[in-house]
Amino acid sequence: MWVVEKSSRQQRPGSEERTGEAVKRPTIADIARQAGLTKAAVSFALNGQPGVSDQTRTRVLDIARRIGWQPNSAARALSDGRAGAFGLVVDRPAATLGVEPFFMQLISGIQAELSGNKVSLLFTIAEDQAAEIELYRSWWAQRRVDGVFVVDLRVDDRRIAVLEELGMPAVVIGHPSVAGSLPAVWHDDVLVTRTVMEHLVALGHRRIGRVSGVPELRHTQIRTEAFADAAAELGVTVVDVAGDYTGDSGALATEALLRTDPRPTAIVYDNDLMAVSGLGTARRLGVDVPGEVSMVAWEDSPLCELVHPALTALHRDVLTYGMHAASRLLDAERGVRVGNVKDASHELIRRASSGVAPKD
Amino acid sequence: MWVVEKSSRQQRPGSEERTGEAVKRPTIADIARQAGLTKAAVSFALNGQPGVSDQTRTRVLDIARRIGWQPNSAARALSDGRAGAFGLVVDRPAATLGVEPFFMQLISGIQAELSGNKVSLLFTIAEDQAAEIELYRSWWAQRRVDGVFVVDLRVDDRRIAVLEELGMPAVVIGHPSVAGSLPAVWHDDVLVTRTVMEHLVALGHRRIGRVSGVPELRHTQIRTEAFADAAAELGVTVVDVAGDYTGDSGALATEALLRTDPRPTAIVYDNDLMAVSGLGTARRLGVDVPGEVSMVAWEDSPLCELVHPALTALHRDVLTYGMHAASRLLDAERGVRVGNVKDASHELIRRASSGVAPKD
DNA sequence: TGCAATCACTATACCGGTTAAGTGTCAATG
DNA sequence: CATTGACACTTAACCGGTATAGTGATTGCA
Repeated sequence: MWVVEKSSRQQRPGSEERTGEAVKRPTIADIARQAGLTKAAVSFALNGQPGVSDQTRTRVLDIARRIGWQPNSAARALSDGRAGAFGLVVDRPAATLGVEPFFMQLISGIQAELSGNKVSLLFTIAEDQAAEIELYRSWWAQRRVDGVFVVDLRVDDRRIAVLEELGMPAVVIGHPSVAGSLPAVWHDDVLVTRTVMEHLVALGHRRIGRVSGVPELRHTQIRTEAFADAAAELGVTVVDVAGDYTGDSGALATEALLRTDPRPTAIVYDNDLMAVSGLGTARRLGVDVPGEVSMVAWEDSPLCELVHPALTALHRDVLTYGMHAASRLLDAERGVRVGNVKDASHELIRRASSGVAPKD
Repeated sequence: MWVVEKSSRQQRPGSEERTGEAVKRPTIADIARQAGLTKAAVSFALNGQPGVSDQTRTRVLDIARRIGWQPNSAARALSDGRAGAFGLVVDRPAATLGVEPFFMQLISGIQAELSGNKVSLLFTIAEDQAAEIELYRSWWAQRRVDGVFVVDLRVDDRRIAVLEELGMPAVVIGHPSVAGSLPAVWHDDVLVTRTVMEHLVALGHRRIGRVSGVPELRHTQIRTEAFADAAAELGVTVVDVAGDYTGDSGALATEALLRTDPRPTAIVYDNDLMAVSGLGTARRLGVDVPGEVSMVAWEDSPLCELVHPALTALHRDVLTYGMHAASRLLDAERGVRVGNVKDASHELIRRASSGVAPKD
C-alpha cells in the first residue's frame, strides 16, 4: 500500500522547445552557425580529422566548449553503427544476489575500464535464463548494446550458443571450457583447490568436508572434481554436500557433515554466507572452531573478518577481474582477436577459523 | 599479473556487411521492399497508426515477425528524442556497497517496472559526488538517459540543484525534505523510530544506545532527530554513536557504548552489518544478548537470521520500493505531474536478539 | 606563364526511424 | 453529374551526427 501526496513539480520534457534556450542542448549545427561553417567542417574539426585549418579547428573547439556541446549519442550510434554500451545480465534469485559483494565489485571494475572509453553499462537482473536470452536477442536486434558480459556459467549453458549464433561480441567471466568460441576471463580454481587442500593437510587434516554451491554452475563442478583429485593425490578424504549459497543451506550441510562418523576435521564452503552460517551451526552444536573443526570460506568479504572466530578465506581481486573483462570486451568489439585471460588466483587469507587438526 | 593465452575467436563486427545476411539486422526498409510499400506506410502499420488498411497492416506485421525485425534504438531515439533508458549512479566506497542487499533488490524492482516499458537501466558506480554530477551532465548533454534515480541523499546535496538546473527528469529515493522540487519516494523513518522505541520501552528499556550511519546522509540525520524526540516523549535516554556502516565501526561503537556507565540495555544499529558486528563484540566482552543488552538492526537481510541470537530487525520491501520509484520516473519523463510517494514503512521483525531489560 | 597539386572548405547523402503534407481512387451525396 | 470526403497510400523532410565527392582559391614547379 502506498500513499500519493501533494503534487509537487511540473515536469514536461515536451515543453523544452517552447520555453526556449534553458534546456535546449546544442548540436553541431549550432556550432556551425556560430562559426560560419558547415556541419561537415565542424565535424572534421571536432574529430581531429584533416580538412580544416588549425585556426578554424581551435575556433570550433572553443565554441563547442563554451556552449557545452556533447555529441548526441543516438545520432552518433545511428551514424557509426555502435551503441556505445555493453550489457550485463544476472539471473539469480534476489535472495542470494544481494548478499554477495561480488557483483558490485565486478561492476565497479568494469566501469573503471569503460568510463575512460565513453562506454556505458546496461545492467539488468533477469528472471531466468530464458529471459536472459530473450534480452540478448532483443538488445542485439535493437542495437542497444555492442556486446555483453556473461557471468554464472552453467554446466550446459544455452546462452553461449545463442551469442555465437547472433555473432554478438561477448566475454565470458568464467571457465573457458564451456565458453565455446567466446573469449573467457577466468581463475584457475583447480590451483586454488590445491592451495586450500595443502593448507589443510599441512595442518594435519585427513578428512575434509566441503559444502558446494549449486551443482548446475560450471565452477562448482570444476571445484568438486578438483577436490576429488586433490584428495586422491594427497591421500585424504573429501566429503561433498551440496548447498545453494544461502545461509540455511550452509547450516543444514554443516549439521549433516558434523553428524557423520568419522566427522571431518575441516570444512570448506563455496561462499562466505554458508561459511558464516556453518560457524553458527557449529557453535550451536557445541563444536569448537577451530579446535574440533576448521573452517574455510571460498570468497572473502567483510563478513569473514567480522565473525568470531574470523574466517580463513580465499580472497580475490574482483575489481581487477572486472577491469580485465571490460578491456577484453572493448577489444573484441573493436575487432581485435581476443584470447582467454587467466587472472591471478585467489589468495588464501589465514584467519582464526583454521588450525591444526584435533588429535584422535 | 595476468596471462594472455592462445587466441581463440575471430570477432570482427565490421566484417558483417561483407559476410552477408547472417548477422545483418533488418530495417523497415527491408520490410517495405518485401511488402511493396514505402517506409512510411510500414511505420504506420507497425505503430498502430491510421493510414493503412487492416489487410496491409497484417501483412506488414507478419513480415516483421518473420524476419525478426526490431526497431533500431538509436534511430528511434534520434527521431523521437528520448533515449529509452534511465540512469542510476551510486557513489559509496566499494567496501560498504557490496555487502548490502539493498541496491540489488532496488535494481530488481526498478527493472521489473521498466522492462515492461522497454526502458533500460544504465547503472554506474562513481568515485564521489563530483564524478556523479559530471556523469549526470554528460548523460544529459549526450541524451543518453531520459531521467535518473537519485539515492543516498546527503544533508546538503549538490546533485539536486544540478538536476533542477538541467531540467532532467529525476526521482529521489529518499526523504522529500532535501529533494528540492524533485519528486521523492520515501519511508517515514520518524514513524519507524517510534515503533522501535516503543518496542524497546515496552520491554522495560530506559537507556538505549544507537549506532548511526554516516551523519552526512540525510536519513541518518532524520533518524537521529527522531530518536531524540521519541526519547524525550517516552521519558527515556538515547545515546548516539556515529558509525559508518562497516563492521569495524559497529564493533568500536558497541564497545564504546558497553563501556559507558550506566550501560544501555539496548542498542539499535543503522544497518545489519554493524549489528552483526556489535553482536560479536558483545560476546567477546562477555555481555549476554539479549540477557544484558538487546540489539536491533535497522535493515533486515539473510545475515540477521543467520547469526546467534538471530537479530530483531526492521524489514522493508525494497523490491516494491524500486518498482514505485521506476513507475514515478516513467510518469515524470512522460510529462505527468508527479508528487511524492510515501511507501509502506519498515516492519519490525522480532527475533531472539531483543528481550526484556535486565533488572537493576 | 601554364598546369597540376594542395588546401580549406561546401554540398550532399546516409544511418533508420517518425511524421506532416500531398496524391490518386473510389463511394457517397446534393 | 459534379463535388466532397474518406481512404490508402507516397513524397519528402527531419532528428544529429559521419563520410565521400566535389569546388574555388592559392601555391609549386617546369
